Amino acid sequence: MTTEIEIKPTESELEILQILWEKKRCTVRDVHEVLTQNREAGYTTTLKLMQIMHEKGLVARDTSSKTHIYKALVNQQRTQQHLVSRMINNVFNGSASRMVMQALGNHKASKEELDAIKQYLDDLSNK
Amino acid sequence: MTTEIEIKPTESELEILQILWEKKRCTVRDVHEVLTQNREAGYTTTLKLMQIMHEKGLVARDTSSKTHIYKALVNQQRTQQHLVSRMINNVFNGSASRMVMQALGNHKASKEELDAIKQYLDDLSNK
DNA sequence: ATAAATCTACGAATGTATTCGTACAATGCA
DNA sequence: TGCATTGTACGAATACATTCGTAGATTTAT
Repeated sequence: MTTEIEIKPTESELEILQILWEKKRCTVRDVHEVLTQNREAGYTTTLKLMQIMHEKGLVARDTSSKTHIYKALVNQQRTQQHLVSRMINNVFNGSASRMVMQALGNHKASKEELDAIKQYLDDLSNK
Repeated sequence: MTTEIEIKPTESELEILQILWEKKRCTVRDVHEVLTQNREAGYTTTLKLMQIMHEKGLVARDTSSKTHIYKALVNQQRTQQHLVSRMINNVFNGSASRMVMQALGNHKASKEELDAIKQYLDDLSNK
């Protein structure tokens, strides 16, 4: 039996995690700059969020120089996995396929994406 | 341009919505009974939640008799759609196909489900 | 008719997310 | 050197979700 870990980043934390997953090592300012491309936010707000994420163990930070360097501690795949599973249960009564169809019906994937998914499905079937 | 509506039920509200989507017309007790099959909750807690949902316009209620009758006001499809889209953006950087693969890789769909999805994909391609 | 059960309304406590102001230290530059 | 800039720490305000106790009305059963 594996140890149960609660992976439950808030929405703001997820925004930041996505940036950290992308860019590996970031200062608060790095993150803040990306964040404010989309929406308004004060610098100390971003700072505070990242400090809280550190308390929670979502990120690690290197404090050896004045400007701290952050990186994600939680695994991208595992986190995504966890969140998708929760949504399947919470919103789709446990039916993965229903969610998949809902996602594809709406979100207009490109032909390449659709082909990739088909390929993936074939691989799954032949295992 | 369509009117922008914020669909953002909380987790508890989603639990209740799922019950209402399933059973159409419910009393608080009906909902409460289903709810407490899984977890602990006081009756007035469920009541309060449903009252708040009413304030928010998530549900309608018939108060003509002492025991009120509730039904969902928000559409199941639309709500699911909205939540899936948000997750794709929040967690998968906007890539629907990534989420789909994550969902299928984990949540072990049955052969029937996989076939249904393939069929669905073919239909999408041929449109 | 009276007591028990069932229901709604309401307020309050608790927990957590989010936002930002202020203080103060370190750094960079004129 | 002295001032502006950039950074962290911290506390506090606000908002919202969640939980439940209590009061009072209505219904049901004895």
